[in-house]
Amino acid sequence: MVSSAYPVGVDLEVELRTHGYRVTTARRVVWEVLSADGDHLTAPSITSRVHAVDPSINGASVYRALTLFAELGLVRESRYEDASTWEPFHDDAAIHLVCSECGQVMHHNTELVPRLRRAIQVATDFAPDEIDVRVSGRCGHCPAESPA
Amino acid sequence: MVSSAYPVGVDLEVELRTHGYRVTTARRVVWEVLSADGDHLTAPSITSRVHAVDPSINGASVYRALTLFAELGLVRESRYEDASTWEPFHDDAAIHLVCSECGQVMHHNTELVPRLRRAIQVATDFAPDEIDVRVSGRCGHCPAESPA
DNA sequence: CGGCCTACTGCAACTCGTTCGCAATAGCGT
DNA sequence: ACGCTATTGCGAACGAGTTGCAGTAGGCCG
Repeated sequence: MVSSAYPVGVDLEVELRTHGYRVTTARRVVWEVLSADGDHLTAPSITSRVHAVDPSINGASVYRALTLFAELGLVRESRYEDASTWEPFHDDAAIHLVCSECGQVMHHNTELVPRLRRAIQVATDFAPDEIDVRVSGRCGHCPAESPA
Repeated sequence: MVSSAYPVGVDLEVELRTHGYRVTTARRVVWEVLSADGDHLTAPSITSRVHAVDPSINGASVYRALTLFAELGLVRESRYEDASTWEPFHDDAAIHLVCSECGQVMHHNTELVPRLRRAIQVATDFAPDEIDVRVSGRCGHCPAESPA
């Protein structure tokens, strides 16, 4: 549940080529980092991991790669507390459980999300597109905080 | 539903005094703006509205006021697409409907949120605190977009 | 296999929201 | 009214993200 569930089947090279983009070192390394280190990394942290692999890759290229991947629907950007993070694209029945202790972000699938969508359609004149559910709290691995 | 449902009963002066804070012009004007212009304003737009009332109030003070109000639980900050917005504190059974056309943010109350909370408690070892539901889509006032 | 075209990259300068340190100012208790 | 100090205004600093440009390197075609 905590694991980085990157779409295993997604072949970056194919994805790029079929859309007429070139397969470059920068793009490959950024993708490697995303695949290896998984979910909800901030752009700066992705950049530093990329630098660990190949210091010659510029920060700007990391941003450009992320933006491109997002356009291709390979990743999704989401803004949390004070940082913007990147995660593999997943269908939005998965909700986000964000641990306030360790910062870990988990996914959880629930049938209530599609139901929520239907409820909105019925009860309002709003036409829902994406649904993003974020739950803050404490995950199972973090001990109960000593009360303030 | 779109209206700025500011907690009518909240008296800023009382709130500040009972917590040992001073009642200052800057804080009062920021609060005025929030009360008058309602929901989901960005800090910069709050700042410019504040300036319209009293140009001598510095931007930094607006940020400091907002931060303080947040600590007092009077407002809540939430990060959307690319901006951070401020809204009156409301209980989290209210979900956010964000129109991708006009940017309008509406609230909608649904019984599914508390149910979602219970579902999480039952199905996972995660202890939920706040639940924030954001739905992107098109509101009733915006015509259907011409298809791409 | 080699050369050309141009999509990409690295760089560095820039924007813009937000924060911070400090001296001056203004709440407010007495 | 007086004085203590919380709060402000100011300006500088910061950090994420973006952009223009000249050089580089994918990859197609001969």
